[in-house]
Amino acid sequence: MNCDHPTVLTLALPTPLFRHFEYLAPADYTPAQNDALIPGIRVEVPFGRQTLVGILISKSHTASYPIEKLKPAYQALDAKPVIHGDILALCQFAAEYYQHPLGEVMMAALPQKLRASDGALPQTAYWQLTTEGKGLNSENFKRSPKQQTAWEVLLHSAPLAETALTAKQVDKSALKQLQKKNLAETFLADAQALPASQQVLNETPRTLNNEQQHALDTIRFHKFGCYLLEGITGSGKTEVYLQAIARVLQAGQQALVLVPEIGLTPQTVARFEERFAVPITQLHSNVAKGARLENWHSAFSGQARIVIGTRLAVFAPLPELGIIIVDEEHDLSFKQQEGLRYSARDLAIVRAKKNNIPLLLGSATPSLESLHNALQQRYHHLRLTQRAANAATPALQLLDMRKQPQHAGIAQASMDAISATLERGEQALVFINRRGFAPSLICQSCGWSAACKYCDARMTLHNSPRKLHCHHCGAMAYPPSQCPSCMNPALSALGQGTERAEETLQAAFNQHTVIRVDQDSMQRKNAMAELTQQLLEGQPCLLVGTQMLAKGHHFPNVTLVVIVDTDQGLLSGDFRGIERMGQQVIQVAGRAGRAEKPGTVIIQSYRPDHPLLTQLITEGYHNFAKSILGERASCRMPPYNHMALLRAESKRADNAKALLTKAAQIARQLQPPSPECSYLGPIPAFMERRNDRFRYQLQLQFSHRQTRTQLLQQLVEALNKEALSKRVRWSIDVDPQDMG
DNA sequence: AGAAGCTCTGCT
DNA sequence: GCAGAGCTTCTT
Repeated sequence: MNCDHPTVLTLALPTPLFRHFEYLAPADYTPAQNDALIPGIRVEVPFGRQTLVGILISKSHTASYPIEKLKPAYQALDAKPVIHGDILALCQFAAEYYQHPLGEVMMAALPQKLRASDGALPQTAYWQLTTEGKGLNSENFKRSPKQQTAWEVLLHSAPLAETALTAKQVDKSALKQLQKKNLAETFLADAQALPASQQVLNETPRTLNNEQQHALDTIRFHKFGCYLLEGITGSGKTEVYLQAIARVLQAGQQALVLVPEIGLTPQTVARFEERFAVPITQLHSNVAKGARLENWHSAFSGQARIVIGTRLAVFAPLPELGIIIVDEEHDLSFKQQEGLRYSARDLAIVRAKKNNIPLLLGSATPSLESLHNALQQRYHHLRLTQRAANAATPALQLLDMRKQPQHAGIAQASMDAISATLERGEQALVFINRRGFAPSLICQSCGWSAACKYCDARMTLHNSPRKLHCHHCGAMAYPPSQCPSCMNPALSALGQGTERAEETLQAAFNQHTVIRVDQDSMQRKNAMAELTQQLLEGQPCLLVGTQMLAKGHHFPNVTLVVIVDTDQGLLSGDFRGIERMGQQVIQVAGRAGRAEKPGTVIIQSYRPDHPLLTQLITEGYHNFAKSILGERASCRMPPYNHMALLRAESKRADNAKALLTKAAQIARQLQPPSPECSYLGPIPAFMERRNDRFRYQLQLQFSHRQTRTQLLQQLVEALNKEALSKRVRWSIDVDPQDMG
């Protein structure tokens, strides 16, 4: 080793400090080992009193830090980079755009197992026939067809990994049998991408209608472009995805499909597996850690040709990526709500651009951001307006609640419609976006109400088991038997939740099955899958549930949908409340009448003359959304400007407020308020105290993204120098989706 | 962030 | 006199 020119490693470490750290190469490393330190590998280093795993950014012989103060790294953890190419660029973009330290972003892009020093890139087990196995002929397998298939596949190919074998319909246990008989064997090796498979399809694609064909024909492959596929429920968006993916696979490329958190049902994956003869892998938080590393690695090595996953999959390494699809692109779950607050949809756009490939955004109810881009012709706007297989569009009926006798929030007219539906032997669905029995417990004689000790919120009454529950912090309490304030023994449960609706409906339709679907009733792992199966059998029944019913699941036998509390969105303090309400109504409505039976949707409202609500019902989502865009344009709200939220919370209210006041002052100095740039705050969050902390926010709005990025960068730097910033929990939310 | 070291409380 | 909370400092 040349002591005049030691090897200096620049690392990105997972710390909240916005800078790189320099180390010497491990003291005992030979020149050959030093050469193997290549950017993108993980390196284990001492950091203060801790040991951390970082990513090697660059290697040189000079340091910006006094070289005699550099500590030697402990060891390199990889022989080849785990982060490189487009993922590195994506991480760098995200770090800058969302104001997050690069080391933390990179760690977020890696599967958890690789964030620790004991995790390593797995090697893949390859199968091949033994000499003995090669000497046999098909006669030897007369009585075991599965083993014969396995043997034939192995005989006619180079050694194959298990994922590739599964895609070729080879049975795993048959392989084990061959191994037992010493006819086949495995060996470990670095995974190799498969040669472009000739066979991509398992089944014949469906015939596309004109609109679908036009959409598919518009997509230009091997070139960057955003395509907004706006298609009503049942118009066959999935078939367009499948055929676009087929093109990409035939060109020897990989596909990435992002779906909302709860939308990733086993049915979705099964649909892809039915169509394609290539290895498909899944990446989402329900995949166990070990399996997630395996799945990540099969994408990394190029073995998996399709990756289906939730927002975290936007960072999945795909060396031959040819298309990205974001299904239900309006869905909130694409935005991470803590830590690195990224939007997987927006990062997908960045990634598609860097990779020069097409990006398909699909939704029946596109976000205003995407719709705006489409209308501005930054995106290709592809619309699917016809339902497949002659299925009728559900009829939307607005029900004026002011003139209705009602039972626990459900109008008599709704009850009659449910009754008629069940009589016809069909299924009905009642949508209430509140779990529990009632959202509050109050004393009607003195006005006391059961409030949460830790939040500015009332506790929700649950009946089975009987408890008061705070939905904001998780606190639990037993309902008092009398009013703690005036000793009145009769307390009233006010308002409607799913439990109460279930009780009321079960009493009214006691000869039918009523099933409640919410977080509480669907705790078991396969509960939803079992329910879907049960519903497919078509017995008449009544479903009562929350959001959970609105996403991803298809209930072909449901012909009536009742939406109980439509008005919540109209009253919400969030400027996106109305947009959400519209999306929710249309999404819930989409559950009805998917088959040949026409569906009806009853929308209960106390504001039936609200112009946007009536427009939604008479003209549909597209025009409704355009109207909201008009309002956003006139008051310069997103997508017509670019927002960031600086949130702060602390046990002592004045600390959080003072930090934001300071931040506002710094911001004004850096970038004086103007039509291009404005600051609002500090203002209290919608719920000022939550989980025993006081919460405030500073709203920052900009005409140009670039101005925002620059200002935020300087603001974060300045805030980190403030002593107060260490006593207050604060974070920056770029493009916030939830203003709470 | 996370660990360690320092200082200021509030007691028995 | 001292445990423990709360605050500061440091990390290459």
